[in-house]
Amino acid sequence: MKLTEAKAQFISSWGAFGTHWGINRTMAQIHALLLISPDPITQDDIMEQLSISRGNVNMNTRDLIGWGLVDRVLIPGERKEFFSAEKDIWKVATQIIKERKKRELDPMLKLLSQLEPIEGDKKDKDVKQFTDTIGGIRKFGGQADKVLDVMIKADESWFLGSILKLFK
Amino acid sequence: MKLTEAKAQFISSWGAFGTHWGINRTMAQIHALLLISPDPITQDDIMEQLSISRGNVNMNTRDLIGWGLVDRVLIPGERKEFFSAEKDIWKVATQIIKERKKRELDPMLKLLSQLEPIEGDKKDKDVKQFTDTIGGIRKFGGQADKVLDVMIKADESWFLGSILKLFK
DNA sequence: ATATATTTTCAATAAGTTTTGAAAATTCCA
DNA sequence: TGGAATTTTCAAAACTTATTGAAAATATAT
Repeated sequence: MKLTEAKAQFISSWGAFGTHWGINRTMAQIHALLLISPDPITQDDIMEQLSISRGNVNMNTRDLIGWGLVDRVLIPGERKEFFSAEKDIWKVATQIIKERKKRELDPMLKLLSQLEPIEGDKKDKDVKQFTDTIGGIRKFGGQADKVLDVMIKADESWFLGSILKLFK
Repeated sequence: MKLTEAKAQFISSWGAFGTHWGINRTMAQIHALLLISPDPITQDDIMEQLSISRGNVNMNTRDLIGWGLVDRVLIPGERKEFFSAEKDIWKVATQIIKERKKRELDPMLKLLSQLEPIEGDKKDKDVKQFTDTIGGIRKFGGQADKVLDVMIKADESWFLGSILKLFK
């Protein structure tokens, strides 16, 4: 397969993949482009390679920076700003996990803790099912929270090594 | 807090939560309603409690059944169909993981394997960065794939117990 | 200071997705 | 078999989200 074709396919499917993971299509495509670019590239490069507007590039690069996946790079002697992505996939994954945990899991657990103390007869089956469900989700979420925290801090070889050993 | 209010909040935020996880708002709300309903309920119950149309309920319950999260239940003597959700959160989570792995991770890894053999000079930095990136993602994805497979088969107490022991 | 390059913003618009509701299909009973 | 109850389908409408592009803001060079 030719490099040009393979690049186009990778960008397009990384974009589609991203939509399933709370990241919008264009943002994921820009990320894909940066992942396969050996050197930092400019807004104009991104506009041209993905055929999208300047405003769109600007907003999505800003979001990617907010997710901690992309950095602005200043190149001496150059007027324009350049962008570059973290290339280590383990770091990319832990960064995404960290952000999603903060944005989604933590607020959900906080909300559930407010919903658990319900007025009413503990023998009533509606009350019982509600508190059982909320309790079950909280317990599960709390455990997931712990596992993710350690994963975020752990280094790749130690973490995956340990996990995989469990399954031998 | 009153049960009615707590139910409404849970349904609404489970719905919002779902949108971050590739499940649409209404589908997640129906799921939430079923999770807190001690007994199976009908299309009409769902329509009424969530104020949504019959068609909407029909399509989304069908999707939930497709995800393996909800079952049709036949109640002897009743003309209508009833729906009921799996209540064990560990089973819910492993079912979701199983489906998403099948729908997203597996196809992505398959695609990447097609993109790796690139024509051209291995010393060219564009070629090198591309193959390094694809290779890195494949390796990581392959490990994730193994871990998820075991998780899907494992039972809760064994799996989380083992993981948590690692972190003591 | 002024001109020029570059980035940012955001209202308007386009594209995509979800929901409705009524008609068609199906199921069940007498 | 006919008819009532129930479920399913799907085109049109409503809603949501993403994108554009031009004007405003900012940064840099002379």
